[in-house]
Amino acid sequence: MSSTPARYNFHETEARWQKVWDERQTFRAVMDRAKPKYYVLEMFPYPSGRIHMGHVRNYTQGDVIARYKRARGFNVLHPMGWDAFGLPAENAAMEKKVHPKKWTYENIATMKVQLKSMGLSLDWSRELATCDPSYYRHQQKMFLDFWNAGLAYRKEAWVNWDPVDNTVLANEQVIEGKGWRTGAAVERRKLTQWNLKITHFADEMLERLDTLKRWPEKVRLMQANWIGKSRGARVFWDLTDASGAAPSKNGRGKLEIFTTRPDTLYGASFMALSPEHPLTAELAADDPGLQRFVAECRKTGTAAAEVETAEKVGYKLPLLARHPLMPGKTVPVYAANFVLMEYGTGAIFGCPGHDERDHEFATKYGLPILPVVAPAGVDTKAFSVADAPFVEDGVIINSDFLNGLGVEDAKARVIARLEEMGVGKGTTQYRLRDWLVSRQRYWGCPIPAIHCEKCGIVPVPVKDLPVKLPDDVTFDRPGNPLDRHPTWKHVDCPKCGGKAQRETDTFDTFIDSSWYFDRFTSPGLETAPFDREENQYWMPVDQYIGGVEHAILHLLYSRFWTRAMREVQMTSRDEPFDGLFTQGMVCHETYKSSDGQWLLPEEVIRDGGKTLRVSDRRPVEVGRSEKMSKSKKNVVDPDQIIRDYGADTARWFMLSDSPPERDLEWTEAGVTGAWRFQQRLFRIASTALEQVPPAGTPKPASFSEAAITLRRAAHKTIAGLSADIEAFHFNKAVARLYELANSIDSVKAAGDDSATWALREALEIFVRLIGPMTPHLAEELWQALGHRSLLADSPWPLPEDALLVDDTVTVAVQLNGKLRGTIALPKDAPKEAAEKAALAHPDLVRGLEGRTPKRVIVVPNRIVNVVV
RNA sequence: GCCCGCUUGAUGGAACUGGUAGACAUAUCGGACUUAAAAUCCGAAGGCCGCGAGGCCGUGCUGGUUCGAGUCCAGCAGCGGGCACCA
Repeated sequence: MSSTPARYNFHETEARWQKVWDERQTFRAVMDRAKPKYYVLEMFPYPSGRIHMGHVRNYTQGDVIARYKRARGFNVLHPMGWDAFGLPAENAAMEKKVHPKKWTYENIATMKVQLKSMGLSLDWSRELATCDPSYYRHQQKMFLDFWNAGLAYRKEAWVNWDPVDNTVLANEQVIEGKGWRTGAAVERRKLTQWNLKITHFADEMLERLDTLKRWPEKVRLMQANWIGKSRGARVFWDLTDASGAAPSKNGRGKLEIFTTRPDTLYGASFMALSPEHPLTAELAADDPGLQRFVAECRKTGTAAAEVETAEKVGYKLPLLARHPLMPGKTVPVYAANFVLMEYGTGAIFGCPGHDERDHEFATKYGLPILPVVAPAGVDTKAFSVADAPFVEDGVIINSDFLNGLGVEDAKARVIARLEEMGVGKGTTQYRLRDWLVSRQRYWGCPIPAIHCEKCGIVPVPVKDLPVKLPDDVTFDRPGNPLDRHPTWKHVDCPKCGGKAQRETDTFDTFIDSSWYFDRFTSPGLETAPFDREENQYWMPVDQYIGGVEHAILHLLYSRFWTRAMREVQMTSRDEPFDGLFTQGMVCHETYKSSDGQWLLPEEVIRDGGKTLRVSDRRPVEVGRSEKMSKSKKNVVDPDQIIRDYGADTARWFMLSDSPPERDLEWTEAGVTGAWRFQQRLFRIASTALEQVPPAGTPKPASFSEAAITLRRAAHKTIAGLSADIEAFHFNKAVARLYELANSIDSVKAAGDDSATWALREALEIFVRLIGPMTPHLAEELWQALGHRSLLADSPWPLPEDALLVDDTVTVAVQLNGKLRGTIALPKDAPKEAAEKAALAHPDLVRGLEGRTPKRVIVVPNRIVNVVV
């Protein structure tokens, strides 16, 4: 009768094994000092509603590593949680009239079911949500500790303000100068806000980047640029008012500037203050023209396009600055729109000869342009910088004691002189700014502080933690519901007992994600964020995996938080993540109907060479492949894929073809290809199982040629695949498995006992090797092979060294570097033998046309190159 | 503007420290099975020339180093990413 093997029923199989792993708590992690630990972590998701393909890719990669390391004998920690605070929950509250808490927890429930359907080897007993008071109470406590240690402070600063939502926005929430949610032009506002002193660790965080050997070079570079270290000098200039009178009242006497080019001080022709500089503000008090100028500057957005096109404008102040190195010389002082208050001292000296911006400004206001650096070898008298500034290295001119020096030498000399004279000093300046963490938002962790009219700002006593978010809030109006809550913010001052008010701002949600990996080491612990011993055992994270979009924000903040914890003696660790891998995005073609509507992939059908809309059969415009996004509708739902093809297929496809750090193009053809392979594997295994000897059959004394060939293939695959997984070359690992499957499928073992034994061996190896990638199918076949233990609990196979090398090798024969043919030689054949065999190759002889070889190069086991 | 990365068949991509370019997969084409289709199995395939044996060309472009270059060096182009009035 029909011997057609049964089809692999992934629905039933996947559910069954997930249940077994769950019931046996296979992936539960327990501290065990006898075993080496391995902490695998993927960036935890924001519970937006449903998982997307980016999650599937991320968690599949992490799961391969986790399952592989487990099989290699490591005690693996692989936890999952929820980055549960954030704006979308409040938006949902406003739009759908659902409470943020309800919305968030419902999303978590949905997404947890989805993640479970992927068959991930997660320890769910450690699950956490950052919006849970049992989590954020520790965060509040740590904040108080940091505050005590001087790492948290309140500061008045210029911030981005969304006038419609009435909240501060982070820089990354300002797109093209507009609030990302409201589209309203962002204003600059001066507000007193909470900051964390990340700049305290700027230098250390920069230096330690070099030691993060298992981080992508790209990410380290981005962080280095973000921290932005520059060497330079601070220079103090005496100010006089226009009458030339002596330095005046109110600290107007001195102006401190920062420059990276102190070597060009002799080329100074003006000074420029930020419109937000305190001195500007002071002078504006009785100068309506200056007030108008400052207000005008504030209106200009910070978006790149605006900044580029914005003209440089200045407002001349009634001040002169005395050159610190040139007695008697004074230069005019301006307020100028291109000077940033946040960098350096908020004031600069202008050297139009050697700076693009200064040049533009000086040209506009008719200020002198004096060259002080000339290109080497140019006639200095004829050298001019009228049209464009000269910004490269050269020789110093017109600069007294600096003349003739190179730029770097001149910098050192002038700094030494400034320091001698007490009018300046060499300094290091960082681009990095302190982390502004206040948000005028409800769905976040409350900042544990109290404002008292008498005592000022007072920390919430530790015994009163956590400061819980109230549930009874309304979202009928924009703004922060905490601020207008009838009772929540009214409290007694913990110091004087008088009437006081709670801080109604909440923390930036990036704080929540700055230490969750530490919390995973001690879930549920009430008395502290984590148990020291457990934490010391499990941390640091050995392998962290996530999107490159967090290269700066989350990864920088986490490095800071770890150092802040070290500062308050909670740990002795410097770095949280030993290894980092940044995976690429999942992309899909985009589709647009003839009337300009974006279409979902399932609304589109291919018919011959044409792409048509399913509903009306009208042609569809196919756009380039982009990151899957709801707005362009080029999304595929993981649930649907898992339902139609199974989790193993989805996982397999995610790992195939594209290197994991690169973008992956999601295609229907790719998925069906992956699906067909699962079916084929099941068929190959089922057929092979009919002819293999039972488990435990003794190894034959000798092997046939076919058996040896198969054994070699299997054992080489073990070695190669292990290396591929360690190196995150999953696409290559997949290719190797295809090759082994082809070898198994094509072997003729019938009637050859050594070959059937080798077939069982190869099959066992194969099933063990696909375990990390397609765990359900692997577990199913493992049982079919007659095992009673779980594959998930079985060790990784070890290759037999003797089978990793061939005894004959194919050596290429070249004539003048061009391939003429190949010869088969015993491995490690002597050079003379190789040369002799090559020279006898008919194609080479014909190519020689009777010429005598000038030289013969023999690369053992690889190539013989004959040169004439 | 500054910094970084990438560029290999129709397509995704392989190629260890310079040593047989195109593994593996997808799509395509041909064949088998089938009444037919799907599924499956077998086979072909970088380009050009040739009936054929075979030859020539070929890893974005132009040069260089080398017995030998996808790989190293110099210059250029295209694509992508990060930062950006940071003094």
